[in-house]
Amino acid sequence: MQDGNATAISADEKISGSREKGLNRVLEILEFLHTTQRAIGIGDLAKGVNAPRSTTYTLVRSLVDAGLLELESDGNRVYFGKKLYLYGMDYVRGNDLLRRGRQEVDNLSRETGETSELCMLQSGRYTIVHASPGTRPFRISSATGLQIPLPWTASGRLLLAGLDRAEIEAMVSDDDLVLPDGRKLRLDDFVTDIAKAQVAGYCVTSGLVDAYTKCLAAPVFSAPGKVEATMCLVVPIDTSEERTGKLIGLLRDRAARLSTAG
Amino acid sequence: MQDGNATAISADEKISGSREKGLNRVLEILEFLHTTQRAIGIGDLAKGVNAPRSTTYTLVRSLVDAGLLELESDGNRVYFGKKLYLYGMDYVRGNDLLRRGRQEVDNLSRETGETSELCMLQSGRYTIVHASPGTRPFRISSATGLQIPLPWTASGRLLLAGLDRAEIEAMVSDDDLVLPDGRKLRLDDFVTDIAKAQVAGYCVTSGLVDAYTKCLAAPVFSAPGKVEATMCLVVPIDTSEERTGKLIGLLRDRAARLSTAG
DNA sequence: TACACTCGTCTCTTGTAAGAGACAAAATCA
DNA sequence: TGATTTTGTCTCTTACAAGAGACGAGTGTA
Repeated sequence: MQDGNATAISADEKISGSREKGLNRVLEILEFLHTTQRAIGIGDLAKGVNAPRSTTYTLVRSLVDAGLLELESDGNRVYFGKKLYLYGMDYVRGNDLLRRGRQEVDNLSRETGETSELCMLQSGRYTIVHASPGTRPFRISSATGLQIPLPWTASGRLLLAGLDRAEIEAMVSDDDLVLPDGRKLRLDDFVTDIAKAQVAGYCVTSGLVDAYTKCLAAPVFSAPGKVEATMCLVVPIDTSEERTGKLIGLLRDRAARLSTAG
Repeated sequence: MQDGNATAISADEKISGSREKGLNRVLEILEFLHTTQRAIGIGDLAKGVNAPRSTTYTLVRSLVDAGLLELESDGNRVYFGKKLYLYGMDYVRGNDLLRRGRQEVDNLSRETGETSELCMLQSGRYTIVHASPGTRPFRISSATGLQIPLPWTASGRLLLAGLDRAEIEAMVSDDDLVLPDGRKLRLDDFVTDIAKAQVAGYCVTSGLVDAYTKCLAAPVFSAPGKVEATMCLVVPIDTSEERTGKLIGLLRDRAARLSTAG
C-alpha cells in the first residue's frame, strides 16, 4: 500500500474526496433516500450524497432499470422502488423472529393501547424495526427505521448486555452520550445500567429521549445470553407504578415467547 | 466503439463473458437471492450468478457491511438483510396505492375466504405484490414477489390494457405464451382478450395456470385509462356462476375504491 | 496418510467505469 | 424579453476496481 502523502486519513474514514466506487455511491444514495423519506430530484440527490452529477445520473438509471428505485410520476424525482419492497418481504419471510415479532408488537399495542416497538441492532445502531402506535388521543409515535443513539433508550441497555466495557465503548460515540436535552451521560453510568438491566431481565428509562415519556423494554434472546432484539413500550412518564409493573410483566412474557426455544 | 470480432452480441444482451461492473453483479446477486428464497454459501452464490469468486467475496462483504445482506448464524451463508426490509417499508410508506392495496386485499380475503392478491407490473413482468391466503381447508396459495408470464393470468390481460399490439408483443416472449400444461396461446388471441377485458372492466380466466383454479381480476387505475395494478381473487374452478358474479362485483368495487380520484 | 475438495484472504494487472466538463434544451426568474 | 439556473445527455481520460490465480487452512473420503 503506497502511502504517498495521503496520511492522516484514518483507515476507516471515508473522505468523499476522489474517485468513489459505484457500489458505494449507490449505498450512499439508498441511505440518503432513507433519511429524507421522500422522492428527490436527481440533481439534488447528487448534491445530497455529494457525488458528481454525471455519475449520479448513470447510477440512478441503473437502479431504476433494476427496479430498486422508481421515478415519480412527475418524471424527474426518484424514490425507493418495488424491488426493494419485494426484497424486504423476502427478508421478513426468511426471518422468523421478525415475522413473529411484528405480530406480537401489533397485539401488544392493541391490548395495552400503548405504543409498542420491536428493536434491534442494525450495524451497531439502535433501530426501530417495527412500531405500532397506541390508541391514546395524543399518541406517542415513532417511525420504523428510525435510528437513535443506544444510550438514549431502554432497549439500548438490553441490546448491549454481555459485552465488556471496551466493546461497549466502541459502539457509542461521544455524541451519543449527549441526551436531546443537553445532559451528558457518563459512560461508566451507562455501563452500569447495562449490567443492571441484564440481571433484572428488563429495563425502564424515564424522560431520556424527551421529558414526558417512559420507556419499558424486555429482551428477546436468540440463544442463552444472546440478546437479538427487544420489545418495548413507550408510555407517558406519569404512568402509575402499578400499571407500569403490570405492563412490564406483560412485556417480559411476550418477549420471552419470541425468544427461540421459548 | 471498436468492434473487433465481438460482433453477434446484440447491443442490449449481456454476455456474462468479460469484466462486469460491480453494481451489475450486485443487482444479479440480489435477484438471485430473490429466486432462491433462502440463504446460500458465497461460493455457490458466485457460481449462481456466474461471477469470479474473489469478486463475489468482495461485493458480499460490502453488502454485509452495509446491512443489505446478512450472514446467517452458521457464518458462511448469506441472505437479505435488515436494511432491505427498512427500505422496503419506506417504499410502502411512500406509496399510497400499495399501502391501501395491502389493506384491501387482506380485507377481501377475510370477507370472502378466498385467496386474494394485489398485482402490478414490475419491469415488464407480472408480479404478485401482496397476497393473502384464503380460509379454505385446501387453500390456493401464492407467494409474494412471484413473477409469472403475463399471458397466464387474468390480471395480465388488464395490466396491458391500452397498449397497442406492438407494445404488447414487446412485453411477452414466445415462452410466455406456452401455458404450464403445454398448450400454446396465440398472440392474436391474447391481444383480443386484452381488448375485451378493457371494455368489460374485469377479467376471468379458467384453468390457465393450473387445471383447478379460476382467476378473477379487476383493474386499479392511477389515472383515467391507466391501469396501475389489479386486485384479483383465486377461486376453485367449479365455483358457481352466481357466486363468481357476486365476487366479481365485490372485487370491482374494491378495486375502484383503490383507484385514485375514486 | 495421501488426495481432492471448498473456504477465505491476498497480490498484481489491465480493462473500464467514475468523473470532469461541454453542450443544448427546458425551466425559472426579473 | 433576455439572464440565470437546472436538466439530461454525451465524450474523453485515467485512476482504480474487477478479475485471475496463488496460497494456507479446513473438511471430507478412500
